[in-house]
Amino acid sequence: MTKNFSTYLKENAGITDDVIEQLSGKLQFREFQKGQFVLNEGQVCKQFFYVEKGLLRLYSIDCAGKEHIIQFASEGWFISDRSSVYFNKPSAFFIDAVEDTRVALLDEDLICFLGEISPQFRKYNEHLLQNHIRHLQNRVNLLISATAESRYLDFIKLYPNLTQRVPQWMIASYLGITPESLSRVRKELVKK
Amino acid sequence: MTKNFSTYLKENAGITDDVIEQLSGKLQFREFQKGQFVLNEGQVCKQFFYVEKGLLRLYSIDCAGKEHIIQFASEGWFISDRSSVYFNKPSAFFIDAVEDTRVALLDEDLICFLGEISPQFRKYNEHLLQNHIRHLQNRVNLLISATAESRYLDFIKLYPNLTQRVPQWMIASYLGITPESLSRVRKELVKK
DNA sequence: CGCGTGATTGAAACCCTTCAAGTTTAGTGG
DNA sequence: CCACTAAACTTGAAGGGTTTCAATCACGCG
Repeated sequence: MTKNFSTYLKENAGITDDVIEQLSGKLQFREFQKGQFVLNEGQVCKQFFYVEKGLLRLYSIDCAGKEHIIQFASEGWFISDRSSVYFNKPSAFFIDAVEDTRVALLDEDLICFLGEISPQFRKYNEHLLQNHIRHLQNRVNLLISATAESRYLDFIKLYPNLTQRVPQWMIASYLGITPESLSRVRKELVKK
Repeated sequence: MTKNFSTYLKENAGITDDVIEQLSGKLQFREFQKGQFVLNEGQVCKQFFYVEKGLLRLYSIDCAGKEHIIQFASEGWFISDRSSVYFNKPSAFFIDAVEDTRVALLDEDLICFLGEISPQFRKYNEHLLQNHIRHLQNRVNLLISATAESRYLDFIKLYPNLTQRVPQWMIASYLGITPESLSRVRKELVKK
């Protein structure tokens, strides 16, 4: 349930020990309690957050006051509002803690620095970007082509662990339906 | 209605003349007639396509045989299945020509080459990636939070020129609704 | 002119939402 | 350990928005 950032970089991005060494002094960590805000709408997002332990969510709130979840991030995942960071614009989204969470903070300076001293990191960063696009494009495709039921089946297949940890109404919010609808979708599924 | 690739690179990406010079020999062009396929499902996509003239679309076909449009690209836009290119995997999508179209072809070798000889190009490529993510994330947000009507209003605001050139049933497909529904949405809008 | 494609309209069916009520669950304090 | 409370989940009924299917209309092109 805990994934240390340094070992994550070693195992997944092939980052060498001497780079980890140089990183260790510059890396900052923070803890967020359940419900605490990590990013507020209107704020310019300055960092990426690597989740070592816990669970964060990125979401918007519409004019009727309803939340719509764009992304979850549990252990071993990054979360941020990329557009806000890259274009230095106020974010239209919120990030808060679904559980008590510990994150590693990565600001642009640090990412640039790592990119300069480590080609592996540069490559891995590119990999994360491409993966992000693949994921978003697939999600758009499902939202315009698939029923609520098949989107839900896709979700529990992709994120079996999240299905256990995230309250059902948040999954509904991620799928773009109401909690009541998801409850009925699930009821239909157990029938089969 | 025509945007030459070289002048585009100069004006938008700040690419210098000597880079354009080196590029000119390696650049390839192709023309597609209206309805002709640029990429077929199951095929590994090897290139990016810069549209100099005309209009392309990226779309999926579901199990019921219905098309769902992920992206349009008219003059001055790039289109491709990034995931297929980057991960070297068969594409789940189609690309075809909505109008007679002329494109510049960019394969990975060429992009690498340009990145090596031009920091401006590298920067611009990064810019395109980040923009792609911003756009997709915004689209996901609209699909899970907004009504068909407001998604349509967003579309005609973002792409006023496409609204004229693209048949209405394709806009419906992009919005994730049926042509009949879009017709009724538009009927309601003129009332107001 | 006749044909095919795209757009519109109507009626019925369907899915999803809304609102309201009731049930279950988890957490807290006595 | 039980009682209480709040939050989450379920269920029902009514309503709204979308889809489906079919028919009609409008337009451009051979």
